[in-house]
Amino acid sequence: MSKKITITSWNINSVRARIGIVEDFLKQEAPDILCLQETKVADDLFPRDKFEEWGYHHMAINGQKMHHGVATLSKIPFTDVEKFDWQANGEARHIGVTLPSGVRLENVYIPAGGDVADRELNPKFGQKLDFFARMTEWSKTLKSPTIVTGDFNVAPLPSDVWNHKQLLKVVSHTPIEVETMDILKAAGNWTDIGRKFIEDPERLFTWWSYRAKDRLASDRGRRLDHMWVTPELVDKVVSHHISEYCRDWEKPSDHIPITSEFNF
DNA sequence: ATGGCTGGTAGAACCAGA
Repeated sequence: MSKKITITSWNINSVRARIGIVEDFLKQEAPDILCLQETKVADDLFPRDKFEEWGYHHMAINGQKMHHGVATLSKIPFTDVEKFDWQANGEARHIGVTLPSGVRLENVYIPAGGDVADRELNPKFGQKLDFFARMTEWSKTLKSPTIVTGDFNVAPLPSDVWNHKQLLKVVSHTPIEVETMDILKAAGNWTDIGRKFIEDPERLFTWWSYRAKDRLASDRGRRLDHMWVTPELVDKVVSHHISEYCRDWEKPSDHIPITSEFNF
């Protein structure tokens, strides 16, 4: 018997500051599983009681004070919680679980990489590339059908940014980042669900800067958030959508939720 | 005019995000 499951990924930019809009989103779309990034909270201060109240009884949390942090909140039980340190510096950027169907769900927050696209001048850029390289090695060892989702901090296609030419030197869309992410994609034979359903070159953004005065007037967006699956799962994804309306709520995250529906 | 804002933490003319 097959079972429908919806999974959302959302870089929330502080789960505590946005607990109200998290509730609004969950009430509106009610995904079975919510993968958050940039929770910005130590595990003992995570608002577990709220998710408990909303029916997300199963929580896998990997946070730290101030920065980063990921959490997977689920109505469905899971097992085998793992935390990978693909950054190799202890930062909380990954949490993975195994769903009842045996599918692995990996929730990741890939580093932004700083301002300068040069690892000599900017160590954070090197850390970002090295993070991808470690994920690439991991991709070669997968034993189960796997979903990897989260804030990848790279907009790979020209149609994933508001202006390809202008962003070629801007971290998130530089050729070296796109090439590095393509190597990861090939290593796991990953399928990009976003672009399976909303095909290139259609406009598809998941992030807009807070600094734009009028988000939609300038529409300077980028597609930084992704959901990828291994080959066994490609035909099990029945739909995918983004929730752009969330970017226009009061005190929004700068990222919007992305959601896929699976038929396991 | 892609940093113009935002959050966390400190108690900064900070730091980090992307």
